[in-house]
Amino acid sequence: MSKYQQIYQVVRQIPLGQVATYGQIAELAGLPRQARLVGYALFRATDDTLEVPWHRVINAKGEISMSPLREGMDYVQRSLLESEGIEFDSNGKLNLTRHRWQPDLTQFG
DNA sequence: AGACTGACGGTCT
DNA sequence: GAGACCGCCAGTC
Repeated sequence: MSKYQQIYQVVRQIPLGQVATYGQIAELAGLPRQARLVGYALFRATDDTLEVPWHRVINAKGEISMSPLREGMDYVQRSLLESEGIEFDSNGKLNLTRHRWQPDLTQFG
């Protein structure tokens, strides 16, 4: 299985109403310190042939990673999270301590 | 085959 | 707090 597949597999397990950071996904996927790969993988996952809740992955600052190359999908991401009950402050950040996914580590290595 | 490119994050200055 | 450095995948041309 490719590294991207490992990443998608972890992202698929993030529950509704919770979020994970790129670094957190990388670590759970067995790719420590390679948060960037998660970003690469998700960039290619948005055209959804896969059932991956890509909107539940945000950066370590608790913000949505913005880019014009996402063609508005970053704003869609915020809407999706809000529709799951997550609130953003005036700086565009959400409360990570409150919403961060805490996975059952026994199912990962 | 090789160059280019894109949702990051920890560490150090 | 902000900016620089660096790790190093996979699709496209």
